[in-house]
Amino acid sequence: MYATKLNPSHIEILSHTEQCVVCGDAADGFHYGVRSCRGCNAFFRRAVTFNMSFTCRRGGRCPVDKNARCACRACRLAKCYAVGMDKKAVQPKREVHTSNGSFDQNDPDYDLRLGGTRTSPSYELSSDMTSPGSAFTPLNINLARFTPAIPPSPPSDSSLIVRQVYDFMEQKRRRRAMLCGSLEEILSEQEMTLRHPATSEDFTTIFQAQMVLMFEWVEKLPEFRMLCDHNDKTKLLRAFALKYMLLDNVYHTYELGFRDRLVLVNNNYIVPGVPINFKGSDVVDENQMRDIMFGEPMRALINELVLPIGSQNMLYGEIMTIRRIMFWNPGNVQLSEMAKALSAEACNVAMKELQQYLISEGVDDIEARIKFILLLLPSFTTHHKTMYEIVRLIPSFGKMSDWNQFMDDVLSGV
Amino acid sequence: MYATKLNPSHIEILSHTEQCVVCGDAADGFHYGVRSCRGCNAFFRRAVTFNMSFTCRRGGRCPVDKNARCACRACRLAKCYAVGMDKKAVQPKREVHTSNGSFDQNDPDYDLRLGGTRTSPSYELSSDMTSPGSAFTPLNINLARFTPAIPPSPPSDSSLIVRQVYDFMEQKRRRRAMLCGSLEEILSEQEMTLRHPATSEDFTTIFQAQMVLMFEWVEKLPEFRMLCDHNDKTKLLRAFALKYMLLDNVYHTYELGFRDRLVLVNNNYIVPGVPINFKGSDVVDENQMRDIMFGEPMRALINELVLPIGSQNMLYGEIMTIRRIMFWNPGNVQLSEMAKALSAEACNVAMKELQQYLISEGVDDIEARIKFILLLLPSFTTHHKTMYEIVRLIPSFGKMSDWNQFMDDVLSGV
DNA sequence: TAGTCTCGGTCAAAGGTCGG
DNA sequence: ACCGACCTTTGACCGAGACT
Repeated sequence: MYATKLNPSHIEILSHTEQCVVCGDAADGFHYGVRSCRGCNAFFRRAVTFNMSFTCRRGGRCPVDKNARCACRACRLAKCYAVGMDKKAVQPKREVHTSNGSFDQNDPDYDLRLGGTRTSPSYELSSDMTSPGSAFTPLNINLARFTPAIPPSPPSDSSLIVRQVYDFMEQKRRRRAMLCGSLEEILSEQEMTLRHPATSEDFTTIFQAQMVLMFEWVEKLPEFRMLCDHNDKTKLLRAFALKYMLLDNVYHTYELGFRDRLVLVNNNYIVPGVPINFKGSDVVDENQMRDIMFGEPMRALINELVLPIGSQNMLYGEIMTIRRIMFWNPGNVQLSEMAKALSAEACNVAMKELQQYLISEGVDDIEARIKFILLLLPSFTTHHKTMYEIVRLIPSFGKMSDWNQFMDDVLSGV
Repeated sequence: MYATKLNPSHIEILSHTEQCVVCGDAADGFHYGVRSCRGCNAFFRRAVTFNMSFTCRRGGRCPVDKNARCACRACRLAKCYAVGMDKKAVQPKREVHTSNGSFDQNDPDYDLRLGGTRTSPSYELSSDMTSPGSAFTPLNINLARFTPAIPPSPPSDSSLIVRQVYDFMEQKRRRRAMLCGSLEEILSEQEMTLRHPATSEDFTTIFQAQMVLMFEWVEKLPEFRMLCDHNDKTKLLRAFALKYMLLDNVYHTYELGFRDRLVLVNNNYIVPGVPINFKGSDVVDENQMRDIMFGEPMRALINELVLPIGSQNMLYGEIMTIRRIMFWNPGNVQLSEMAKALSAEACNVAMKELQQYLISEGVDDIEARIKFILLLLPSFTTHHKTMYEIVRLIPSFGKMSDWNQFMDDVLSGV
């Protein structure tokens, strides 16, 4: 190979000339660490980005010079490496850049064009219409005044907690739609009523929907968006997933007014002491499942979460704060320094906002209220383990891949 | 704002994290108000000085880290703003450095430059802050200013079509999340790639997700909210459901660049002439299913929808208009008088807005464009029948209750 | 005065494009 | 289908000016 024959000092000398050290053509600067020509530059980049590999048909000693460089790609690439071209200097793919297509252009007037006609000019047009639609003119006027944003968004400069309260109502609507089995059900505007005793399948169903909602929620957290490390994000989310599910279901139970059972967000329910028959269900160990879902763990969960919350008039903003605090306190999870700093800061902000929120809601005795909320947190951590024990026994729950890793991270928060 | 009460020690921790808060690379000091690396510094400066604006091709959630920061400029710039980089801290153009020392007096910024030494105006803000840790004051301010809505919402007074374009990007994100099987998949921000040949189960899966999204979409139509009669709503929605599904899947195929197949929104695909084995699948009549899914009907669907749309550069606004027109033209459905009037009006408005939209997008030959779109409509009606024939053969599709009534209404539009 | 910090500008070297 | 001339974007580096 060339690499064994080329002395590094030779490359250095060669590099000081104006010649490509790969093929001897006129060089055009340094590329990937060595002085080289445009052709060899592009050739090396393509070979690396597309992860190409070639085989020489003539024993790997083909000459690589200005004229013959295209004769054997294997030897050309080998020489690129031999003279020291650095594979690591090839960067990850960038954005594609097409000349056509009006949606991805850098046209500085693009925003202007969109924003320039912002007072819904379409309706002004319809007034000078002489079309058959004239019979609908009154309707037309009404429509023009119509503001379709329902329910109204909060002012965009409001604090995160206010936006989260708004988003939570939105999430509940969406959750309901996702858990409906049919169009008819979505359309029927009334709240679904209590349905059946819950089975193990319900956990799979609601978790699937809640994962999506959790993801949408978490993406709206400013501090989460500031995380750079993908690992941090994954770990935080895994550790949080079952806590999110627990809080959501507990609060749903509270909202429906039940205190003796856990009503899942799809309105199927679990009453401790009233086990269902798991026949035909997809569970690893029926007895164990019965012990957890209908025995002491569930009874304790209801006593320590559903009852306390039920005894207070919990506000949406308080629930959202509990979510935030739980998310940013993943337990025994290894995070980067940056993530640690961000989560500490996020908790801080969440608590400050809670205080402001309680003041603005006119709550008396704010200190006691905050203490109450903080005291709930350990209970969530404890009973989150009950969730874990349940889903662990549902094989179909493991359809969500990386099951083992997921469970490890879930556990780290237990 | 609340953020002004941030505990300084946390900010200090954050600031001593020697990472760029945009991409996580090694930071090099504060730039435009946040700790950032050289690259993000230069990138932000260029973007602001040249007044660039980008549009993400993937819905505005691309990862922005050390390795991927160049992959999507829209998301990189969005994150720059998100973490608080201050546009106003970018100074006006300085004198251009030329070798002969002269500069261009025709430069529009020439007067401005002579006008005075306006040095970093953003720091005027920090002057009235008497807090400790003055070096970290900018970060403090920026957290307070943080607006988590990314991509930014359109102005609330914009026309329906503009809002729908924004919502569509949001819907695509949500659709993706709903079709992901695991947290990991949702988190991996890259676009899913082509997966397997589609089976009948895929139709059940994607329809379930699309029903929810369709419902959310339709609820944002002002005219739909004005409907009083519940029957009208149900009929319109039933007649529309499969058309919505068809359009969405056809457009998804177009966006991925395929012309020889239908790529479903979960990225499983159907190639005419390349049938799969339905063994073990839940189909009424395997042969009939094969004939439809891989035979002439699918081939015709691709020829008459995927190819024409593929031949044009279809804009989001155009797709949204097709949706609206299809929704308000349910075919042979008995509606109340009010609903008839509303749907006529809704079509009217949709067409007017389309015209305005095409003007604002700078499309040439708008008449031809509109004609093209209108000519697509009958094809959608025709091939919507293909969808019907397929789902009719999938018993599990009928889990959505009121199956017979649903199918009747679906058929009325065929 | 010397040191430091963050501006803007510069240009070698990345990446992408597209006719041959 | 590959090549490579050509173009755009990136980011390491530098000097300027303000502040300490």
